[in-house]
Amino acid sequence: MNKEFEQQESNISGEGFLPGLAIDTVIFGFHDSQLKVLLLAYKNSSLYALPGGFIYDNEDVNQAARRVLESRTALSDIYLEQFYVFGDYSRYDPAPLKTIMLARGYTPPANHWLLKRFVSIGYYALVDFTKAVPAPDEISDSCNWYSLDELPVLMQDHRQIIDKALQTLQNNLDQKLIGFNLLTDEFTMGDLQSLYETILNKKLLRAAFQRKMLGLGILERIAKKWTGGAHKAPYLYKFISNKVPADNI
Amino acid sequence: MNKEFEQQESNISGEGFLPGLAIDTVIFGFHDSQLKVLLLAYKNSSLYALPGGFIYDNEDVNQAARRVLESRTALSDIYLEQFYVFGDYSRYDPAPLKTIMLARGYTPPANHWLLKRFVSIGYYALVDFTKAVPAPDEISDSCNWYSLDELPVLMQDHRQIIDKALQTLQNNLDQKLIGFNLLTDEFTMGDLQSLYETILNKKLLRAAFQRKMLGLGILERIAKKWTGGAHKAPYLYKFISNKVPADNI
DNA sequence: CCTTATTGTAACATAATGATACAATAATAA
DNA sequence: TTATTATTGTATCATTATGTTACAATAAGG
Repeated sequence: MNKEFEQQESNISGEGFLPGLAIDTVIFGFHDSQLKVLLLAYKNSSLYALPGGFIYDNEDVNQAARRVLESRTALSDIYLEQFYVFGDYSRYDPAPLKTIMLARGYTPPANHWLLKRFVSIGYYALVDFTKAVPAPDEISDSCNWYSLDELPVLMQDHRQIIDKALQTLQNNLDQKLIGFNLLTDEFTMGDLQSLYETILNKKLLRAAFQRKMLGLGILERIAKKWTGGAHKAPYLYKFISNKVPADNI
Repeated sequence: MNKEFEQQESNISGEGFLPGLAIDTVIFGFHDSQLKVLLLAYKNSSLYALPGGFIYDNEDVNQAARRVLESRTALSDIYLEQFYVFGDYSRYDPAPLKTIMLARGYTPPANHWLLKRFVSIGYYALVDFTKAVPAPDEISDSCNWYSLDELPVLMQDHRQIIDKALQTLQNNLDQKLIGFNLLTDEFTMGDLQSLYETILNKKLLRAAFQRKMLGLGILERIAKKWTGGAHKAPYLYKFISNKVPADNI
Protein backbone atom coordinates (compact mmCIF):
# COMPACT_ATOMS: atom_id res chain seq x y z
CA MET A 1 0.00 0.00 0.00
CA ASN A 2 2.58 2.48 1.05
CA LYS A 3 4.96 1.53 -1.74
CA GLU A 4 2.18 1.42 -4.25
CA PHE A 5 3.21 4.33 -6.40
CA GLU A 6 6.85 3.34 -6.29
CA GLN A 7 5.82 0.04 -7.83
CA GLN A 8 3.75 1.76 -10.50
CA GLU A 9 6.57 4.19 -11.20
CA SER A 10 9.33 1.65 -11.59
CA ASN A 11 7.01 -0.55 -13.62
CA ILE A 12 7.63 1.24 -16.89
CA SER A 13 5.25 -0.80 -19.06
CA GLY A 14 2.49 -0.90 -16.46
CA GLU A 15 2.63 -4.67 -16.18
CA GLY A 16 -0.21 -5.96 -14.02
CA PHE A 17 -2.48 -2.98 -14.64
CA LEU A 18 -5.10 -2.31 -17.27
CA PRO A 19 -3.42 0.16 -19.62
CA GLY A 20 -4.83 3.60 -20.26
CA LEU A 21 -7.67 3.21 -17.79
CA ALA A 22 -7.99 5.00 -14.47
CA ILE A 23 -10.53 5.61 -11.77
CA ASP A 24 -11.36 8.91 -10.15
CA THR A 25 -13.62 9.00 -7.13
CA VAL A 26 -15.57 11.97 -5.86
CA ILE A 27 -16.03 11.18 -2.18
CA PHE A 28 -18.78 13.31 -0.70
CA GLY A 29 -19.15 14.06 2.97
CA PHE A 30 -21.45 16.41 4.87
CA HIS A 31 -20.43 18.54 7.82
CA ASP A 32 -21.45 21.91 9.26
CA SER A 33 -24.22 22.14 6.70
CA GLN A 34 -21.71 21.95 3.90
CA LEU A 35 -21.01 19.39 1.24
CA LYS A 36 -17.38 18.36 1.22
CA VAL A 37 -15.15 16.32 -1.04
CA LEU A 38 -11.95 14.52 -0.22
CA LEU A 39 -8.93 15.90 -2.04
CA LEU A 40 -5.30 14.97 -2.12
CA ALA A 41 -2.58 17.62 -2.05
CA TYR A 42 0.31 16.48 -4.15
CA LYS A 43 3.83 16.79 -2.89
CA ASN A 44 6.07 19.32 -4.59
CA SER A 45 3.10 20.78 -6.35
CA SER A 46 0.40 23.32 -5.71
CA LEU A 47 -2.10 21.00 -7.27
CA TYR A 48 -4.96 19.18 -5.65
CA ALA A 49 -6.49 16.03 -7.04
CA LEU A 50 -9.32 13.58 -6.62
CA PRO A 51 -8.44 10.21 -5.11
CA GLY A 52 -7.85 7.88 -7.99
CA GLY A 53 -6.09 4.78 -9.02
CA PHE A 54 -5.56 2.08 -11.55
CA ILE A 55 -7.11 -1.31 -12.12
CA TYR A 56 -5.26 -4.57 -11.68
CA ASP A 57 -5.46 -6.73 -14.75
CA ASN A 58 -7.30 -9.42 -12.81
CA GLU A 59 -9.61 -7.12 -10.90
CA ASP A 60 -13.17 -5.95 -11.51
CA VAL A 61 -13.32 -2.26 -12.33
CA ASN A 62 -15.93 -1.66 -9.63
CA GLN A 63 -13.78 -3.54 -7.16
CA ALA A 64 -10.87 -1.28 -8.00
CA ALA A 65 -13.07 1.69 -7.22
CA ARG A 66 -13.92 0.18 -3.84
CA ARG A 67 -10.25 -0.42 -3.21
CA VAL A 68 -9.43 3.22 -3.92
CA LEU A 69 -12.30 4.34 -1.71
CA GLU A 70 -11.26 2.13 1.17
CA SER A 71 -7.63 3.10 0.99
CA ARG A 72 -8.50 6.82 1.26
CA THR A 73 -11.23 6.60 3.90
CA ALA A 74 -10.66 3.33 5.76
CA LEU A 75 -14.34 2.62 5.09
CA SER A 76 -16.00 -0.34 3.48
CA ASP A 77 -19.66 -0.93 2.61
CA ILE A 78 -20.00 2.55 1.25
CA TYR A 79 -22.47 3.83 -1.30
CA LEU A 80 -20.51 4.00 -4.52
CA GLU A 81 -21.68 4.49 -8.06
CA GLN A 82 -20.29 5.03 -11.52
CA PHE A 83 -21.47 8.25 -13.03
CA TYR A 84 -19.49 9.03 -16.15
CA VAL A 85 -16.52 8.13 -18.29
CA PHE A 86 -14.20 11.01 -19.02
CA GLY A 87 -12.62 10.14 -22.30
CA ASP A 88 -11.97 13.26 -24.31
CA TYR A 89 -8.64 13.39 -26.05
CA SER A 90 -8.14 16.88 -24.69
CA ARG A 91 -7.76 15.40 -21.21
CA TYR A 92 -4.46 13.91 -22.25
CA ASP A 93 -1.80 15.75 -20.30
CA PRO A 94 1.21 13.85 -19.01
CA ALA A 95 2.70 16.93 -17.37
CA PRO A 96 1.37 16.54 -13.82
CA LEU A 97 2.49 12.95 -13.38
CA LYS A 98 5.81 13.71 -15.00
CA THR A 99 6.33 16.57 -12.59
CA ILE A 100 5.52 14.32 -9.66
CA MET A 101 7.94 11.63 -10.76
CA LEU A 102 10.70 14.13 -11.45
CA ALA A 103 10.17 15.66 -8.02
CA ARG A 104 10.57 12.20 -6.56
CA GLY A 105 13.95 11.98 -8.22
CA TYR A 106 12.79 9.59 -10.91
CA THR A 107 13.16 10.45 -14.57
CA PRO A 108 10.59 8.43 -16.49
CA PRO A 109 11.27 7.32 -20.07
CA ALA A 110 9.09 8.95 -22.70
CA ASN A 111 7.11 5.74 -23.19
CA HIS A 112 6.38 5.27 -19.49
CA TRP A 113 2.83 3.91 -19.15
CA LEU A 114 1.81 6.63 -16.68
CA LEU A 115 2.61 9.27 -19.28
CA LYS A 116 0.29 7.82 -21.88
CA ARG A 117 -3.28 8.86 -22.51
CA PHE A 118 -5.76 7.76 -19.86
CA VAL A 119 -9.49 7.40 -19.91
CA SER A 120 -10.98 7.82 -16.47
CA ILE A 121 -14.09 6.25 -15.02
CA GLY A 122 -15.79 8.60 -12.60
CA TYR A 123 -17.33 7.24 -9.40
CA TYR A 124 -18.99 9.08 -6.60
CA ALA A 125 -19.25 7.87 -3.03
CA LEU A 126 -21.38 9.03 -0.12
CA VAL A 127 -19.75 8.58 3.25
CA ASP A 128 -20.44 9.39 6.87
CA PHE A 129 -18.11 12.33 7.51
CA THR A 130 -17.63 11.31 11.12
CA LYS A 131 -16.55 7.79 10.26
CA ALA A 132 -14.12 8.43 7.41
CA VAL A 133 -10.44 8.50 8.27
CA PRO A 134 -8.79 10.36 5.39
CA ALA A 135 -5.42 8.92 4.50
CA PRO A 136 -3.03 10.42 1.95
CA ASP A 137 -1.29 8.16 -0.47
CA GLU A 138 2.39 7.87 -1.15
CA ILE A 139 2.70 10.86 -3.43
CA SER A 140 0.49 13.28 -1.54
CA ASP A 141 1.10 15.42 1.50
CA SER A 142 -2.44 15.32 2.74
CA CYS A 143 -5.90 13.96 2.23
CA ASN A 144 -8.53 16.37 3.50
CA TRP A 145 -12.08 17.50 3.20
CA TYR A 146 -12.75 20.64 1.18
CA SER A 147 -16.04 22.42 1.03
CA LEU A 148 -17.60 22.49 -2.43
CA ASP A 149 -17.93 26.24 -2.04
CA GLU A 150 -14.24 26.79 -1.67
CA LEU A 151 -12.43 24.23 -3.73
CA PRO A 152 -8.75 24.78 -4.42
CA VAL A 153 -7.42 24.70 -7.96
CA LEU A 154 -7.60 21.15 -9.16
CA MET A 155 -5.46 19.09 -11.46
CA GLN A 156 -6.55 18.50 -15.06
CA ASP A 157 -10.33 18.22 -15.43
CA HIS A 158 -10.97 17.19 -11.85
CA ARG A 159 -13.11 20.24 -11.27
CA GLN A 160 -15.47 19.20 -14.07
CA ILE A 161 -15.54 15.69 -12.69
CA ILE A 162 -16.72 17.04 -9.34
CA ASP A 163 -19.33 19.22 -11.03
CA LYS A 164 -20.73 16.31 -12.96
CA ALA A 165 -20.72 14.12 -9.86
CA LEU A 166 -22.73 16.75 -8.01
CA GLN A 167 -25.22 16.98 -10.86
CA THR A 168 -25.67 13.23 -10.76
CA LEU A 169 -26.10 13.29 -7.00
CA GLN A 170 -28.75 15.99 -7.31
CA ASN A 171 -30.63 13.98 -9.93
CA ASN A 172 -30.47 10.76 -7.94
CA LEU A 173 -31.24 12.19 -4.52
CA ASP A 174 -35.01 11.87 -4.69
CA GLN A 175 -35.21 8.87 -6.96
CA LYS A 176 -32.95 6.55 -5.11
CA LEU A 177 -32.92 7.27 -1.39
CA ILE A 178 -29.24 7.79 -0.93
CA GLY A 179 -28.97 10.95 1.14
CA PHE A 180 -28.90 9.00 4.38
CA ASN A 181 -25.49 7.65 3.50
CA LEU A 182 -24.08 11.12 4.13
CA LEU A 183 -25.46 11.35 7.68
CA THR A 184 -24.54 9.71 10.92
CA ASP A 185 -26.62 6.73 11.96
CA GLU A 186 -28.97 8.91 13.97
CA PHE A 187 -30.11 12.34 12.86
CA THR A 188 -32.86 14.86 13.31
CA MET A 189 -35.33 15.92 10.67
CA GLY A 190 -33.53 19.24 10.64
CA ASP A 191 -30.25 17.52 9.81
CA LEU A 192 -31.88 15.69 6.95
CA GLN A 193 -33.52 18.79 5.57
CA SER A 194 -30.29 20.74 5.83
CA LEU A 195 -28.58 17.99 3.85
CA TYR A 196 -31.21 18.05 1.14
CA GLU A 197 -31.13 21.83 0.94
CA THR A 198 -27.38 21.83 0.63
CA ILE A 199 -27.27 19.21 -2.08
CA LEU A 200 -30.14 20.66 -4.08
CA ASN A 201 -29.02 24.20 -3.35
CA LYS A 202 -32.49 25.47 -2.58
CA LYS A 203 -34.72 26.02 0.41
CA LEU A 204 -37.39 23.44 1.14
CA LEU A 205 -40.61 23.89 3.09
CA ARG A 206 -40.19 22.36 6.52
CA ALA A 207 -43.71 21.01 6.92
CA ALA A 208 -43.88 19.45 3.47
CA PHE A 209 -40.40 17.99 3.77
CA GLN A 210 -41.17 16.34 7.09
CA ARG A 211 -44.49 14.99 5.84
CA LYS A 212 -42.89 13.51 2.76
CA MET A 213 -39.95 11.93 4.56
CA LEU A 214 -42.15 10.37 7.23
CA GLY A 215 -44.56 9.22 4.54
CA LEU A 216 -41.82 7.21 2.86
CA GLY A 217 -41.89 4.82 5.77
CA ILE A 218 -38.13 4.44 5.89
CA LEU A 219 -37.45 6.41 9.05
CA GLU A 220 -37.61 5.00 12.54
CA ARG A 221 -38.08 7.39 15.42
CA ILE A 222 -35.54 6.60 18.09
CA ALA A 223 -35.60 9.10 20.94
CA LYS A 224 -35.51 12.78 21.63
CA LYS A 225 -32.42 14.88 21.44
CA TRP A 226 -31.97 17.53 24.09
CA THR A 227 -29.55 20.01 22.66
CA GLY A 228 -29.72 22.53 25.50
CA GLY A 229 -31.62 24.96 23.34
CA ALA A 230 -34.59 26.82 24.70
CA HIS A 231 -37.13 24.98 22.60
CA LYS A 232 -38.85 21.69 21.98
CA ALA A 233 -36.42 18.80 21.52
CA PRO A 234 -36.39 17.17 18.08
CA TYR A 235 -36.69 13.45 17.57
CA LEU A 236 -33.76 11.40 16.42
CA TYR A 237 -34.38 9.14 13.48
CA LYS A 238 -32.52 6.33 11.85
CA PHE A 239 -32.80 4.96 8.37
CA ILE A 240 -34.65 1.64 8.37
CA SER A 241 -34.24 0.13 4.93
CA ASN A 242 -31.03 -1.73 4.33
CA LYS A 243 -28.22 0.66 3.56
CA VAL A 244 -27.60 -0.79 0.15
CA PRO A 245 -24.07 0.08 -0.95
CA ALA A 246 -25.29 0.60 -4.50
CA ASP A 247 -27.58 -0.50 -7.26
CA ASN A 248 -25.32 -2.93 -8.88
CA ILE A 249 -21.77 -2.67 -7.73
CA MET B 1 -14.28 1.32 -43.42
CA ASN B 2 -14.70 -1.94 -45.22
CA LYS B 3 -11.20 -3.06 -44.42
CA GLU B 4 -11.46 -1.89 -40.87
CA PHE B 5 -11.30 -5.21 -39.12
CA GLU B 6 -8.56 -6.46 -41.40
CA GLN B 7 -6.48 -3.53 -40.22
CA GLN B 8 -7.26 -4.26 -36.58
CA GLU B 9 -6.53 -7.92 -37.09
CA SER B 10 -3.16 -7.54 -38.78
CA ASN B 11 -2.24 -4.85 -36.29
CA ILE B 12 -1.08 -7.26 -33.62
CA SER B 13 -0.19 -4.72 -30.97
CA GLY B 14 -3.25 -2.54 -31.57
CA GLU B 15 -1.17 0.44 -32.62
CA GLY B 16 -3.36 3.50 -33.04
CA PHE B 17 -6.11 2.29 -30.71
CA LEU B 18 -6.65 2.72 -27.00
CA PRO B 19 -5.72 -0.67 -25.54
CA GLY B 20 -8.21 -2.74 -23.57
CA LEU B 21 -11.07 -0.34 -24.09
CA ALA B 22 -14.10 -0.95 -26.26
CA ILE B 23 -17.49 0.52 -26.94
CA ASP B 24 -20.77 -1.33 -27.16
CA THR B 25 -23.86 0.46 -28.36
CA VAL B 26 -27.44 -0.57 -27.74
CA ILE B 27 -29.28 1.04 -30.63
CA PHE B 28 -32.99 1.20 -29.92
CA GLY B 29 -35.66 1.52 -32.55
CA PHE B 30 -39.46 1.32 -32.40
CA HIS B 31 -41.63 -0.40 -34.96
CA ASP B 32 -44.98 -2.22 -34.92
CA SER B 33 -45.43 -1.34 -31.27
CA GLN B 34 -42.23 -3.15 -30.40
CA LEU B 35 -38.88 -2.03 -29.12
CA LYS B 36 -36.05 -3.26 -31.28
CA VAL B 37 -32.30 -3.32 -31.06
CA LEU B 38 -29.76 -3.55 -33.83
CA LEU B 39 -27.69 -6.73 -33.75
CA LEU B 40 -24.90 -8.06 -35.88
CA ALA B 41 -24.78 -11.70 -36.91
CA TYR B 42 -21.19 -12.84 -37.03
CA LYS B 43 -19.91 -14.83 -39.93
CA ASN B 44 -19.03 -18.46 -39.29
CA SER B 45 -20.72 -18.31 -35.94
CA SER B 46 -24.16 -18.67 -34.50
CA LEU B 47 -23.52 -15.69 -32.28
CA TYR B 48 -25.13 -12.30 -32.37
CA ALA B 49 -23.53 -9.19 -30.99
CA LEU B 50 -24.10 -5.54 -30.27
CA PRO B 51 -22.48 -3.06 -32.61
CA GLY B 52 -19.22 -2.07 -31.06
CA GLY B 53 -15.80 -0.80 -31.78
CA PHE B 54 -12.57 0.59 -30.54
CA ILE B 55 -11.28 4.05 -29.88
CA TYR B 56 -8.54 5.70 -31.89
CA ASP B 57 -5.74 6.95 -29.71
CA ASN B 58 -6.43 10.52 -30.80
CA GLU B 59 -10.19 10.36 -30.63
CA ASP B 60 -12.69 11.32 -27.94
CA VAL B 61 -14.43 8.30 -26.47
CA ASN B 62 -17.85 9.82 -27.12
CA GLN B 63 -16.81 10.58 -30.67
CA ALA B 64 -15.86 6.95 -31.16
CA ALA B 65 -19.33 5.97 -30.00
CA ARG B 66 -20.85 8.33 -32.58
CA ARG B 67 -18.61 6.85 -35.24
CA VAL B 68 -19.78 3.34 -34.39
CA LEU B 69 -23.38 4.49 -34.38
CA GLU B 70 -23.06 6.24 -37.72
CA SER B 71 -21.30 3.36 -39.40
CA ARG B 72 -24.09 0.93 -38.43
CA THR B 73 -27.09 3.17 -39.11
CA ALA B 74 -25.90 5.83 -41.55
CA LEU B 75 -27.38 8.35 -39.13
CA SER B 76 -25.84 11.35 -37.47
CA ASP B 77 -27.25 13.71 -34.86
CA ILE B 78 -28.72 10.86 -32.90
CA TYR B 79 -29.56 10.77 -29.21
CA LEU B 80 -26.67 8.88 -27.65
CA GLU B 81 -25.73 8.47 -24.04
CA GLN B 82 -23.27 6.58 -21.89
CA PHE B 83 -25.02 4.38 -19.39
CA TYR B 84 -22.52 2.02 -17.79
CA VAL B 85 -19.01 0.64 -17.87
CA PHE B 86 -18.83 -3.12 -17.98
CA GLY B 87 -15.56 -3.96 -16.37
CA ASP B 88 -15.83 -7.23 -14.49
CA TYR B 89 -12.90 -9.54 -14.88
CA SER B 90 -15.32 -12.36 -15.59
CA ARG B 91 -16.17 -10.72 -18.91
CA TYR B 92 -12.72 -11.59 -20.16
CA ASP B 93 -13.22 -14.19 -22.88
CA PRO B 94 -10.99 -14.12 -25.96
CA ALA B 95 -12.72 -17.12 -27.50
CA PRO B 96 -15.28 -15.38 -29.73
CA LEU B 97 -12.79 -13.04 -31.41
CA LYS B 98 -10.30 -15.84 -31.76
CA THR B 99 -12.93 -17.97 -33.45
CA ILE B 100 -13.76 -15.15 -35.81
CA MET B 101 -10.15 -14.57 -36.78
CA LEU B 102 -9.47 -18.27 -37.26
CA ALA B 103 -12.57 -18.55 -39.45
CA ARG B 104 -11.15 -15.72 -41.55
CA GLY B 105 -8.05 -17.77 -42.09
CA TYR B 106 -5.94 -15.72 -39.72
CA THR B 107 -4.18 -17.33 -36.77
CA PRO B 108 -3.56 -14.61 -34.19
CA PRO B 109 -0.56 -14.81 -31.89
CA ALA B 110 -1.36 -15.38 -28.21
CA ASN B 111 -0.47 -11.80 -27.35
CA HIS B 112 -2.70 -10.29 -30.05
CA TRP B 113 -4.30 -7.13 -28.63
CA LEU B 114 -7.81 -8.25 -29.55
CA LEU B 115 -7.39 -11.32 -27.37
CA LYS B 116 -6.57 -9.33 -24.26
CA ARG B 117 -8.96 -8.28 -21.57
CA PHE B 118 -11.34 -5.47 -22.58
CA VAL B 119 -13.40 -3.08 -20.55
CA SER B 120 -16.44 -1.91 -22.45
CA ILE B 121 -18.25 1.39 -22.22
CA GLY B 122 -21.96 0.95 -22.81
CA TYR B 123 -23.89 3.53 -24.82
CA TYR B 124 -27.49 3.54 -25.82
CA ALA B 125 -28.92 5.36 -28.81
CA LEU B 126 -32.48 6.20 -29.78
CA VAL B 127 -33.07 6.29 -33.50
CA ASP B 128 -35.94 6.73 -35.90
CA PHE B 129 -36.52 3.20 -37.16
CA THR B 130 -37.63 4.45 -40.54
CA LYS B 131 -34.49 6.47 -41.11
CA ALA B 132 -31.81 4.04 -40.01
CA VAL B 133 -30.06 2.05 -42.72
CA PRO B 134 -28.53 -0.94 -40.94
CA ALA B 135 -25.15 -1.87 -42.34
CA PRO B 136 -23.15 -4.92 -41.30
CA ASP B 137 -19.46 -4.57 -40.72
CA GLU B 138 -16.69 -6.56 -42.27
CA ILE B 139 -16.95 -9.57 -39.99
CA SER B 140 -20.71 -9.89 -39.86
CA ASP B 141 -23.23 -11.34 -42.24
CA SER B 142 -26.00 -9.02 -41.32
CA CYS B 143 -27.08 -6.07 -39.26
CA ASN B 144 -30.74 -6.25 -38.39
CA TRP B 145 -33.41 -5.20 -35.97
CA TYR B 146 -34.50 -7.72 -33.37
CA SER B 147 -37.43 -7.30 -31.08
CA LEU B 148 -36.53 -7.16 -27.41
CA ASP B 149 -39.09 -9.90 -26.83
CA GLU B 150 -37.34 -12.35 -29.06
CA LEU B 151 -33.64 -11.73 -28.87
CA PRO B 152 -31.32 -14.40 -30.22
CA VAL B 153 -28.52 -15.79 -28.09
CA LEU B 154 -25.95 -13.08 -27.70
CA MET B 155 -22.20 -13.08 -27.40
CA GLN B 156 -20.57 -12.70 -24.00
CA ASP B 157 -22.52 -10.40 -21.65
CA HIS B 158 -24.30 -8.50 -24.41
CA ARG B 159 -27.66 -9.63 -23.12
CA GLN B 160 -26.98 -8.01 -19.73
CA ILE B 161 -25.79 -4.89 -21.50
CA ILE B 162 -29.12 -4.64 -23.31
CA ASP B 163 -31.03 -5.26 -20.08
CA LYS B 164 -29.17 -2.50 -18.31
CA ALA B 165 -29.64 -0.13 -21.25
CA LEU B 166 -33.37 -0.76 -21.15
CA GLN B 167 -33.47 -0.08 -17.41
CA THR B 168 -31.67 3.20 -17.97
CA LEU B 169 -34.03 4.13 -20.77
CA GLN B 170 -37.02 3.41 -18.54
CA ASN B 171 -35.60 5.57 -15.77
CA ASN B 172 -34.76 8.44 -18.10
CA LEU B 173 -37.92 8.40 -20.17
CA ASP B 174 -39.96 10.76 -18.00
CA GLN B 175 -37.12 12.83 -16.61
CA LYS B 176 -35.42 13.77 -19.81
CA LEU B 177 -37.85 13.90 -22.71
CA ILE B 178 -36.16 11.49 -25.01
CA GLY B 179 -38.90 9.21 -26.25
CA PHE B 180 -39.53 11.37 -29.29
CA ASN B 181 -36.19 10.35 -30.69
CA LEU B 182 -37.65 6.90 -31.35
CA LEU B 183 -40.55 8.20 -33.43
CA THR B 184 -40.81 9.62 -36.89
CA ASP B 185 -40.93 13.40 -37.14
CA GLU B 186 -44.73 13.39 -37.09
CA PHE B 187 -46.75 11.08 -34.93
CA THR B 188 -50.14 10.72 -33.32
CA MET B 189 -50.83 10.74 -29.61
CA GLY B 190 -51.60 7.06 -29.96
CA ASP B 191 -48.15 6.41 -31.40
CA LEU B 192 -46.56 8.23 -28.50
CA GLN B 193 -48.59 6.40 -25.90
CA SER B 194 -47.87 3.06 -27.52
CA LEU B 195 -44.16 3.90 -27.36
CA TYR B 196 -44.34 4.80 -23.68
CA GLU B 197 -46.33 1.70 -22.87
CA THR B 198 -43.86 -0.49 -24.66
CA ILE B 199 -40.81 1.00 -23.00
CA LEU B 200 -42.32 1.09 -19.53
CA ASN B 201 -44.05 -2.26 -20.08
CA LYS B 202 -47.33 -1.13 -18.60
CA LYS B 203 -50.65 0.29 -19.72
CA LEU B 204 -51.22 4.01 -19.32
CA LEU B 205 -54.50 5.84 -19.07
CA ARG B 206 -55.25 7.51 -22.36
CA ALA B 207 -56.87 10.67 -21.01
CA ALA B 208 -54.21 11.33 -18.40
CA PHE B 209 -51.39 10.58 -20.82
CA GLN B 210 -52.72 12.99 -23.42
CA ARG B 211 -53.32 15.71 -20.83
CA LYS B 212 -49.82 15.37 -19.46
CA MET B 213 -48.08 15.33 -22.82
CA LEU B 214 -50.00 18.36 -24.08
CA GLY B 215 -49.34 20.10 -20.77
CA LEU B 216 -45.61 19.82 -21.27
CA GLY B 217 -45.85 22.34 -24.06
CA ILE B 218 -43.40 20.54 -26.28
CA LEU B 219 -45.82 19.22 -28.87
CA GLU B 220 -46.99 21.12 -31.88
CA ARG B 221 -50.20 20.08 -33.54
CA ILE B 222 -49.65 19.81 -37.27
CA ALA B 223 -52.63 18.41 -39.09
CA LYS B 224 -55.06 15.57 -39.04
CA LYS B 225 -54.26 12.11 -40.20
CA TRP B 226 -56.92 10.28 -42.14
CA THR B 227 -56.10 6.64 -41.85
CA GLY B 228 -59.18 5.33 -43.61
CA GLY B 229 -60.59 4.02 -40.35
CA ALA B 230 -64.24 4.53 -39.51
CA HIS B 231 -63.58 6.99 -36.73
CA LYS B 232 -62.41 10.45 -35.85
CA ALA B 233 -59.01 11.26 -37.34
CA PRO B 234 -56.21 11.84 -34.85
CA TYR B 235 -53.99 14.88 -34.94
CA LEU B 236 -50.39 14.61 -36.00
CA TYR B 237 -47.88 16.18 -33.66
CA LYS B 238 -44.26 17.04 -33.88
CA PHE B 239 -41.76 17.61 -31.13
CA ILE B 240 -41.00 21.30 -30.73
CA SER B 241 -38.00 21.59 -28.44
CA ASN B 242 -34.66 21.12 -30.09
CA LYS B 243 -33.92 17.45 -30.58
CA VAL B 244 -30.82 17.56 -28.44
CA PRO B 245 -28.56 14.65 -29.33
CA ALA B 246 -27.64 14.27 -25.66
CA ASP B 247 -26.86 15.93 -22.39
CA ASN B 248 -23.21 16.35 -22.86
CA ILE B 249 -21.86 14.34 -25.72
C1' DC C 1 -78.41 9.08 -42.24
C1' DC C 2 -77.42 5.52 -39.07
C1' DT C 3 -73.80 2.60 -37.07
C1' DT C 4 -69.11 1.98 -35.49
C1' DA C 5 -64.59 2.83 -33.69
C1' DT C 6 -61.58 6.11 -32.10
C1' DT C 7 -60.20 10.67 -30.67
C1' DG C 8 -60.18 14.95 -27.82
C1' DT C 9 -61.52 16.75 -23.76
C1' DA C 10 -64.57 17.84 -19.94
C1' DA C 11 -65.77 16.60 -15.35
C1' DC C 12 -65.17 14.68 -11.07
C1' DA C 13 -62.44 11.96 -7.53
C1' DT C 14 -58.27 11.11 -5.39
C1' DA C 15 -53.51 11.95 -4.26
C1' DA C 16 -49.50 14.85 -3.84
C1' DT C 17 -47.50 19.11 -2.76
C1' DG C 18 -47.37 24.18 -1.27
C1' DA C 19 -48.38 27.31 2.42
C1' DT C 20 -49.95 28.86 6.87
C1' DA C 21 -51.09 28.32 11.54
C1' DC C 22 -50.80 26.65 16.01
C1' DA C 23 -50.12 23.69 20.00
C1' DA C 24 -46.26 21.31 22.45
C1' DT C 25 -42.13 21.82 24.84
C1' DA C 26 -37.24 22.61 26.55
C1' DA C 27 -34.48 25.96 28.27
C1' DT C 28 -33.94 30.68 30.36
C1' DA C 29 -35.23 34.82 32.83
C1' DA C 30 -38.32 37.31 35.78
C1' DT D 1 -43.53 29.40 39.74
C1' DT D 2 -44.55 31.59 35.80
C1' DA D 3 -43.63 34.17 31.63
C1' DT D 4 -40.66 34.26 27.54
C1' DT D 5 -38.46 32.40 23.58
C1' DA D 6 -37.15 29.39 19.84
C1' DT D 7 -37.99 25.34 17.58
C1' DT D 8 -40.51 21.16 16.55
C1' DG D 9 -44.49 18.28 15.12
C1' DT D 10 -48.59 18.34 12.91
C1' DA D 11 -53.20 19.94 11.53
C1' DT D 12 -55.53 22.58 8.13
C1' DC D 13 -56.57 24.53 3.94
C1' DA D 14 -55.11 25.82 -0.93
C1' DT D 15 -53.20 24.44 -5.10
C1' DT D 16 -51.60 21.31 -8.37
C1' DA D 17 -51.09 16.82 -10.35
C1' DT D 18 -52.91 12.44 -11.46
C1' DG D 19 -56.56 8.60 -11.76
C1' DT D 20 -61.15 7.61 -13.68
C1' DT D 21 -65.32 8.02 -16.11
C1' DA D 22 -68.09 9.99 -19.44
C1' DC D 23 -69.37 12.05 -23.59
C1' DA D 24 -69.40 14.84 -27.74
C1' DA D 25 -66.96 15.02 -32.24
C1' DT D 26 -65.84 12.88 -36.11
C1' DA D 27 -64.43 9.68 -40.42
C1' DA D 28 -65.48 5.96 -42.68
C1' DG D 29 -68.94 2.21 -44.31
C1' DG D 30 -73.41 0.33 -44.96
